[in-house]
Amino acid sequence: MTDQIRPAADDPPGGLRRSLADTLARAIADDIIEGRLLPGVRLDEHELAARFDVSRTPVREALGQVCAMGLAERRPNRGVLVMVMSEARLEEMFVAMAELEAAAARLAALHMTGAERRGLETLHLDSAAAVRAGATDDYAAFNTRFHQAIYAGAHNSYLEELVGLTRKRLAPFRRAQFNVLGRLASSCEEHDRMVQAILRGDAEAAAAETRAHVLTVSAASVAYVGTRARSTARSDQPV
Amino acid sequence: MTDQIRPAADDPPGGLRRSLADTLARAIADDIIEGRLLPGVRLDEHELAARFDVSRTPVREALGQVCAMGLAERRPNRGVLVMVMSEARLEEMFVAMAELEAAAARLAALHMTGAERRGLETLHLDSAAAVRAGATDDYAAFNTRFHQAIYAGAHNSYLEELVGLTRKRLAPFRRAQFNVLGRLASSCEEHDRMVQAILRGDAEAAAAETRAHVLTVSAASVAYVGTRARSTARSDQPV
DNA sequence: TGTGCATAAATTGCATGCAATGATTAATTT
DNA sequence: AAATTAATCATTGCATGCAATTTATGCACA
Repeated sequence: MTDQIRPAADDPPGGLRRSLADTLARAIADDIIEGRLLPGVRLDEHELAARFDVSRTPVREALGQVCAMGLAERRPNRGVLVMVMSEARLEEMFVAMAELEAAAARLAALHMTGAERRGLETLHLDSAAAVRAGATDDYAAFNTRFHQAIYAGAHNSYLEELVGLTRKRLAPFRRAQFNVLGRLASSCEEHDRMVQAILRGDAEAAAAETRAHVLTVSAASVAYVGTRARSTARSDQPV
Repeated sequence: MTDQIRPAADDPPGGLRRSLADTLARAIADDIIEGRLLPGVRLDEHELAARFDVSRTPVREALGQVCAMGLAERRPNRGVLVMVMSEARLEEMFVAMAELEAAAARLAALHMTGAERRGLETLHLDSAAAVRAGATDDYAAFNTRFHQAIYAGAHNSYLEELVGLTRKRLAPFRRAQFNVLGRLASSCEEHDRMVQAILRGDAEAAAAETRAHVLTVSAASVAYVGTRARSTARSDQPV
């Protein structure tokens, strides 16, 4: 079972040669983010090396990168495990996430260009229309674009990186945000208040509305993880 | 010139065996943070391996960690260079830093315990007394403890990590903050307004005062770097 | 039957070596 | 003389192998 990982086919076009270790790191990170590797699972060097048909050296380097991303951790002599987080830690990260997004909204309210403001407004209006039309499947994509528009409007790539990093780290624990019926409409209303505040340049209101919105979304995710934590707890035992 | 790096002497007591690569990473990171390795300098694998009398493998791993910390970067086939940042990038990071510290102050105003509030107050009073007494040398330490007290009061270790990470990344570019005469007294007054806001539980005021304070400090640092950038600019040329 | 020790198996971490890619320099041609 | 090409050199990246620490298992003894 050797998953083709060698970037020989699709490598030349990009111009930048992706290191084998980098490719591995991305693959493993995606597996964790997408939920194919559950928290607590051991990432065995030999197994991964055999699975991708490479030596242990690039695998080690890739695991180092994944750990640096905060998606896994090296236990002294127990190998590297997909990051397991306590409920308290999750709570902290969600609060920090809310503060980061609030800061982005604050800066966006202050620094967005006219074009960016118009873009954000139309994007929000479109998503609201989609919600009213019942196109719930599209809302996840709209939601992502909405928040990214705010990051871009903040004109602060470093803050954007911090938010992105935190989102990645939280991704394994935030599936099924919009499953709860009614959350979708509420989310749209919260977006509306955010947009209004940003458009009128009210930085503090934008921050407050955004913080409240993200914390609300987070609350649902934490509860969801709480119910699932027990079922995946077994993964720690045998693996 | 082989700097003793092998953690044989001071390793056993801690109980946790520090990996050779980890030790190297810390040493290199400290050299960058403390300014012994200037931005733009190349970190040669062979040279470091010879310097610390180890093979290239742990050096590579250490360099990977340093890059993951954002203190250096791997250029495709030009090796790893100590991070060089544009003035625009620095500006962004300082703004983000101000937002992070403001968020910490916000949370501190909301969640600090009585003991923590008293501790912050006495710490600030002591530093103010030191300033009035002319003990300017002690102020840097007081300043560090002051900000750390706020981080602790926020009760959010993840946010604290983000702030710490950002501080480390900015460290190579923020020497000599208190050289400007008069900044010391101003800083103390700004701290005073922060403390007052936190103590009375005014989250928004605490955030605003902290943001203003950090931005003021940052402005001085950016200006300083601006003057120094030209002298080190030569390192960018041959790259 | 339970505990303690010893041995064996496995896993991690470091060293060495080789191959391939990119950069630099020199040489040749126009 | 300048530009282009070729060749050498340096550096990175991956593979293999070994040593050391750790953990698990089995056996002996109390």
